[in-house]
Amino acid sequence: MGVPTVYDVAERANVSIATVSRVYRNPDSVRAQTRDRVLAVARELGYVPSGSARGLASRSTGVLGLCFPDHADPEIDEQDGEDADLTLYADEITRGMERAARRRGYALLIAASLAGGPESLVASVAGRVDGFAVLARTIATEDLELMARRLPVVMIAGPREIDQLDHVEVANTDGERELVTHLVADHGVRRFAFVGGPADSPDANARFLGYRQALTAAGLPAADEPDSRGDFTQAGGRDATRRLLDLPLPQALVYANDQMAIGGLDVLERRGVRVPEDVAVVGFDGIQLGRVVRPGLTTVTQPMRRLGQTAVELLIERLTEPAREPRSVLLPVTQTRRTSCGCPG
Amino acid sequence: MGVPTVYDVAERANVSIATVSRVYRNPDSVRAQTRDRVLAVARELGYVPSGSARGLASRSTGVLGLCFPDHADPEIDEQDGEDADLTLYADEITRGMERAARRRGYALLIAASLAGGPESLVASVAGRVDGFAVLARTIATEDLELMARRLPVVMIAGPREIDQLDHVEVANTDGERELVTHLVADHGVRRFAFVGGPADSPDANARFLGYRQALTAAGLPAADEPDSRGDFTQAGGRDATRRLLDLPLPQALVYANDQMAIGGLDVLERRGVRVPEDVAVVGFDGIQLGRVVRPGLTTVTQPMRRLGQTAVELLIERLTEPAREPRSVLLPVTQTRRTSCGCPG
DNA sequence: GCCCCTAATGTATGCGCTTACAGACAGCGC
DNA sequence: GCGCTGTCTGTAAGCGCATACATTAGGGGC
Repeated sequence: MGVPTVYDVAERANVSIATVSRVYRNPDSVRAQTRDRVLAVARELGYVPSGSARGLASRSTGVLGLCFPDHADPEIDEQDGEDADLTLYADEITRGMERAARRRGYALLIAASLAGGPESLVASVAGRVDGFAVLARTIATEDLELMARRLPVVMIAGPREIDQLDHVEVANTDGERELVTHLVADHGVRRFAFVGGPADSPDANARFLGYRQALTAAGLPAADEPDSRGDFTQAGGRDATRRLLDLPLPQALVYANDQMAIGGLDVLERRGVRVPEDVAVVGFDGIQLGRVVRPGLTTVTQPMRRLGQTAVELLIERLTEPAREPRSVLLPVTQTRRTSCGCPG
Repeated sequence: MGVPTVYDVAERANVSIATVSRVYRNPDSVRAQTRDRVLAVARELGYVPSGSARGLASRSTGVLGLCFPDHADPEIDEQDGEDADLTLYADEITRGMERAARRRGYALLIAASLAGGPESLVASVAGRVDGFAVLARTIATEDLELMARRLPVVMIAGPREIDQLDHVEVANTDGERELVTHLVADHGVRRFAFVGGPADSPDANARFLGYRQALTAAGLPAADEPDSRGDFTQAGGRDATRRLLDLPLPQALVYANDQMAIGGLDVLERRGVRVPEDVAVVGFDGIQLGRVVRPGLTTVTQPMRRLGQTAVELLIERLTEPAREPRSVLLPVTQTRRTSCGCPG
């Protein structure tokens, strides 16, 4: 005999398969004595209900999904090591979702996609879950719209490309504006440079927008484009910083994320530029490294786990009430002031 | 009409459901013209094959599972922040598994368990996947044995509790022995203190064993118990270090993991104890922080992602060849020498 | 022009479960 | 003693797909 099924358990316990099913689905509807007998047999046989059969019969899987981009080619047995910031970010969102999902009785299916082949990704996830969350720019918008007709989909981060979709993001623009305003108001900074992210990163662009708003509000000139760009990695931050050092030194370097800022700190130290005496440095994200690095990195801390948690809440809301109006949630960020901006320790 | 099924697509494309099924399962067996017609209709309807139905009919889900302990209570909306080392560790394993699984065409289902309720965990995962990996001490051994009769199970880290199970671990003992031998041979250290992990952590104990082996081999006295213990967190490392500072300072502090070592560095700096001049410090794990912290942390780098990757390989091997002898894989670790042990930058 | 073989598609069954509905049985009021 | 109620259990009908087997169409050899 292969894997035991309800039939095996039922036969052995002298009940019908319906009773076995009820023992798992609705224990109170079965007499205690019967229930115990069934459970004893199940245990003896090593019976576990088949998720597929359950899903098919009940039309719900009890699983939520998460799709995010993963630029690392899984063909390469890369050694553990330095990664783009996105990795950490995705891990935190995953953790937030997992915990929230578990609390609601759901499991979490994760699927990263290569830049190239999103086609199969959608299918492989969408067919297996009751709803899923997608990190911005993982799946083509039109595919998302298609899927959203079929099951709940929530978009995490990025702009709300599709109005009909539920959506969570953090207050990138507000956070950056407030941070830059702090530099202007409290440290008297007037000459800035901004190190942006990839041109197509909505997060990076939203932060740059906040930067410009702060400058404009302070009556300072604000460039239309970042003064330099990086790819969100420390290496990218180093390169971007070297390029900037060929120009006159501004009073503050504003990086679109922490990893690049940390790469920048490294270059500045090597070049003998003192932070924050010669130039203030700020990042964005609030990663752990920023706390440990010297000088401590002033940044905007975004609630990554809460992003995942909120995504689960939105999914479950929609599962409960499919016709509900799509919601877009904006999560607040917090300012984390350390020494790199000129604040005391 | 609700969610579209094969029947809807078949009718609309004027084919039988078998043909629709074949378009997805085995595209080459369908004439190109027919296939395109089916795919066009599927796209138009937003059809995605039901994972449950597929799983039921084909008796396999295309999903692998990962269970790990998560001591954080998901009821608490904790803010993102400092966490036990285990969090990072589990994230890395998850990522390694995800990539390896994706490459093989599998998705990854993750399920963390509370310390308390593992009963439902097993069922909720085991019923939904083709095989799964478990971090040591997540699930009671007897439950594991039960599950292993039903589907492939591989145990990650920890001792190999059950001989019949496939198993992956890193060379904790060897790595620690080599690290400590380096301190003895190359830095002339003779007086040590060891900061252990939780008494029931197999990893921490294996490392302590390596430490003792190195001392014994060098003809030095080796205590039966760690000189202090922590809970693998930075805070735990700080506390353990403060306790040790009440005693005569040894020449080297060996921490059971990096997080505690980093906490220790912090305390030592505050107390004015110079590293490595007054005392050498070494950790274990090879986390990113150790590279950034000052002085750079000498440690043993363990291949966390490869742990997950190997788990997938073992699962798939067993899926392919169910009768294969159980295997236990020991992954090598590498020495990472930075300044905290006395080595040059 | 007939037969056979292959490629393409259709038919029909079952995967293991959930659940609406039906049946059995005990306890109750009258 | 009758019917009525409520509790517990059984019967049976799918859920959406994969796949063995049957069927059909077309092509080549003779």
